[in-house]
Amino acid sequence: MQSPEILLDNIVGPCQSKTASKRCLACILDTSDYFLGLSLDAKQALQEILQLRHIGRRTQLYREQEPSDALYILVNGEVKIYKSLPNGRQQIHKLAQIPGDLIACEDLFLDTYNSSAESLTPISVCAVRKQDLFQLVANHREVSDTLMHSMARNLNAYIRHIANLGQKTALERVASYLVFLKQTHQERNLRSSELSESLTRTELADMIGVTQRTLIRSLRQLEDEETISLTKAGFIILNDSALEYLSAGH
Amino acid sequence: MQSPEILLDNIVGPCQSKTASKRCLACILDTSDYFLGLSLDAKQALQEILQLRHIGRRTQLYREQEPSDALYILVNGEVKIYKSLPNGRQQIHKLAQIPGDLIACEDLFLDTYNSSAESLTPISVCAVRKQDLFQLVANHREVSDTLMHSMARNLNAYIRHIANLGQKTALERVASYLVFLKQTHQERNLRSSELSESLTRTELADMIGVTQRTLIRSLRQLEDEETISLTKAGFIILNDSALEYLSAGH
DNA sequence: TTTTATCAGTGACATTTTTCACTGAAAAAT
DNA sequence: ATTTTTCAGTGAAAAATGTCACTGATAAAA
Repeated sequence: MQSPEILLDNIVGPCQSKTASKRCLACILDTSDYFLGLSLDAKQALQEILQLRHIGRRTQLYREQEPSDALYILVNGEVKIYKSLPNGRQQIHKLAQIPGDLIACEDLFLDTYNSSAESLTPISVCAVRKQDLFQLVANHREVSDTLMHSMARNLNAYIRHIANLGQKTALERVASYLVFLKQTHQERNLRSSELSESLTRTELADMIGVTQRTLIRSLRQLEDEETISLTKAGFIILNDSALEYLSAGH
Repeated sequence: MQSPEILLDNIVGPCQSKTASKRCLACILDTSDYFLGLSLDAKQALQEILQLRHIGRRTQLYREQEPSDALYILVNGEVKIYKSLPNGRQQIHKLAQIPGDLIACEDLFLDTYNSSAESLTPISVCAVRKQDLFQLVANHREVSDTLMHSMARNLNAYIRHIANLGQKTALERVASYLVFLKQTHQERNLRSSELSESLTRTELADMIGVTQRTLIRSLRQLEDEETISLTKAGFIILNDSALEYLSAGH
């Protein structure tokens, strides 16, 4: 436990409004696990090159093939990152939901974005121009440690996703997604029993690699077995251990 | 193009024997794309903490759940990295085939390995103890840049894998694997038209997320359509553009 | 407020993939 | 050199998943 370092006004608590976001940004750099390793000096330098942006729901941050010029740090809201195939299908490979999540870090060393990113809710993000970041890294080498940590975390998330897609049935994948949702819900310190869902059914299907029809069949089954309950805004987990058991893949 | 820096004897060309591996190691640090960014100083420091090991075929480097104490750099040979599920199935998520490939970098910041690794052929690898590496990074911050680069490359490979597993049919996945095999074949500067295959059919199936039965059906179909030819040791691509078209997913 | 677009969910049927038990060939071990 | 194990490949039936065209309900836009 470290005491927070004061960068701007240091307000504790979740961001509730746009005007609070600037404070919240400082708060993220101070309190997010992701930036714990940085020195005060580096945090201040980082803050100087950040550009805080507020973006409406269902807006593209960037598209596949576009020149890749920036990295984003999520401040709040949710973003899907996905790849499109020639046949028109899309594969969502990442959801950025937790403040501090890096967006587009995999494209840092590429000339063009390899994925597209779209906000699911209104979001606040910090854009960091790649050239600014590279300069920052040159002066504060510790920053690359932070980036590396974040990438390693992402690698593990991807490995889990690959194992889900490759070896699990539709029902098991749905269960795995719900367990993932529960975990990020906890990491965001949300306490309600309802897990809010920002993806449409088709998007959720595109994430777990099934069709919308199959997804709904599986959700239906989980509901019939009283493992979960579908609500207007999301899900409620009724039988946690049944869900965990299913998601493990037995 | 930089001229190679002499670390040990500087022998150009592939490693052919165990005795040549030590030279080849120096050669890898000199010529591999992966280490281009390092200063001579850092390379020498890195070399001091490397432990070159020769390991027979079908040998476990490490297992899931074991304490994660080292990172490996492939010198030559092939390694599969996979996760096991409770139901006994395994998902291969990475093949290390190209000299310089990092093995277990995703577990660098974890206490235990999250995957298992097994050699497919006799291999030479450099083991780097994590604590040695962290000390190296403390003195030579540029090393984390190199690691970060490698992780970013891995992230992109994983994203491709996820898109394959999530959105492609069995036939398209097989085609995608063959295209991948062709690419690494080229990156290894091999010139024969035959792509050698070290995975068993069941393993290949476990990699692309289908059963052995389905894999063989797909291979059969590609052979019947004269897109590829099956050989004792691997594959020959007969119709490159047909394979590319299939693998893209139309 | 009214209109329009989007979205969750469904049934019937087609297709793909898996399951399972098996064969002969090749490779590894003795 | 012989035995044992591993491996590629198969057929038939079952199960899972996908396709398609559709319905109300809900939310967004005018």
